Amino acid sequence: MGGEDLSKIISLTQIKVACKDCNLFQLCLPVGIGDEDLELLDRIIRRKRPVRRGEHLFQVGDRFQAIYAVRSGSIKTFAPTEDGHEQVIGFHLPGELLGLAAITAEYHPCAAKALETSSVCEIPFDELEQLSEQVPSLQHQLLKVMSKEILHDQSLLMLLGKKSAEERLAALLISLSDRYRQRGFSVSEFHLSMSRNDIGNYLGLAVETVSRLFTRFQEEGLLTVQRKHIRILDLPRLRALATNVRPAPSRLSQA
Amino acid sequence: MGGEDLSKIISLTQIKVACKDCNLFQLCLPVGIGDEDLELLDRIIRRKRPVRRGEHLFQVGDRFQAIYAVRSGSIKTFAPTEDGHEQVIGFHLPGELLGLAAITAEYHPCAAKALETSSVCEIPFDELEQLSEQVPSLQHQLLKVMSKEILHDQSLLMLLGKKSAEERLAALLISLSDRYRQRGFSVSEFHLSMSRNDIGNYLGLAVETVSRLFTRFQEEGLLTVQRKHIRILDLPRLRALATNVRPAPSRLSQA
DNA sequence: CGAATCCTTGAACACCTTCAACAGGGGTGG
DNA sequence: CCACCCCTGTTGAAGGTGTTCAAGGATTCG
Repeated sequence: MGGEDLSKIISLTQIKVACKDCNLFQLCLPVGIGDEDLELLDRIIRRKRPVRRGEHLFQVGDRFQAIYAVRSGSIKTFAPTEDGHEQVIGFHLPGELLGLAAITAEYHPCAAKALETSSVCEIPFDELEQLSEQVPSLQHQLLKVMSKEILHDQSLLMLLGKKSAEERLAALLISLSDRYRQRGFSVSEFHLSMSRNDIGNYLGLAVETVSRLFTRFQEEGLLTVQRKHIRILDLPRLRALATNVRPAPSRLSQA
Repeated sequence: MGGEDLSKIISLTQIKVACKDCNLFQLCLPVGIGDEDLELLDRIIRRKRPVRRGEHLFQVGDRFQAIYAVRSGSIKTFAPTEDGHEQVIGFHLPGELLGLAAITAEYHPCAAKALETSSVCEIPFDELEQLSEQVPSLQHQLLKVMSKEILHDQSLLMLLGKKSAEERLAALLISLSDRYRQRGFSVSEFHLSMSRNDIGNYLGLAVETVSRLFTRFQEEGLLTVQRKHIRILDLPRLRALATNVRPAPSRLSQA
């Protein structure tokens, strides 16, 4: 079944995302930063050695010193709950940032863990801040990135607050697909680096429910799934599932 | 039943919060901004006339030009869902900011509506940004405020993803209580300016469930509630309800 | 005072969870 | 190289929590 694309898909984990395809580069790109300023930004970024599956980028309570950009692989962020369990906050794909929530707190309120072998850029925050004083457009873009994070969280709020299990899983798959598209990867075929457990945790569902949904989606011809390999067959219908809210909860709420 | 406090509580909606008690003032306070810089900040802030219950501060799609700080009253922010309903994003009390999510988008992704007669400060964003170029500590504080917003949203995610109806309502009441405490108001007795509908919408619950929970909390001696007037009788137990996660979802998830 | 709206209460139902057992891979060691 | 085991994922059945539907009660405002 379409094994020809497999090499491209599998190699995704090895591909290094160039800075120009990275969200972080949007810190300068749209406002037309000069090469010298770009050079300055590039200079403060540290490129860490790859982290292996299961390794932590930072732990809860670690002192906040830097934000991170994913170059390859994938990272999950999660926070401990009062009873010793965890809540998955997000999955971070190549070109995306992590650690933004810590800026206010001086220490990290959540932990970050590699879902597979990954590489990241570490951007020391105080240096970034100093640099942004010299480069106003950088400061503006920093705010933009934070604002985008707020937007993302709020759309997730809507997901968890209003949507059914079916809609939640569909929404996650669509989100992954869209984000892969932005990075130039396949929209319809990709690797789920996170476990069913992580997915259920993230979506506020039991693992069993996630499993059953994958089975149902497959029966309905929406996708095929083999372990962690996903192939979306009917993207429009999946998207409709993800965006549509339930049949209609009685009457109109006050506008 | 302790009616002596009522005048103080009811007058809450009329009290004007001085700038020094306002979150926005934290944009300068912690880093010790000089009086002249504070003067500059104060100069760009526009104090709008009071908005009445039901009036909008801004609508979805309005061009983003300013962020707002609540001086008195309360504001709800909400976004439309695909089917014409709405999702309440947050309730904003005196001293809190709104409109931060719009920075990335150029237009407002959500609307803001007064829950009661309220007054707000309008802070033109481009002027704020320009000012923050001159005042680095202001820039830092702006990032902090955004980061705090992310933290808040993420704790809400946990609420909607993992907690039972009971825990959600308890968490909202505790959140309100804590925020009132920070502003110097009563922790145990306050006015719910939002409708049950808004509460249910915000917490991802049916109105009926919210109503039943209030009744149950009352039966259990946690609080008394009369229409919109709340009096918390057992704050520690309510807090325990809010922070504790369910009995224990089977086994430990992977740390 | 009447009407509209908001809130409450009750009963049936639906969805998702929980409990339980099994299957399938991937790694390790024989 | 195969056997075994552990972990992850799947499937089934029972149960609970919250929703939906329906109706009645309270409050506010014209």
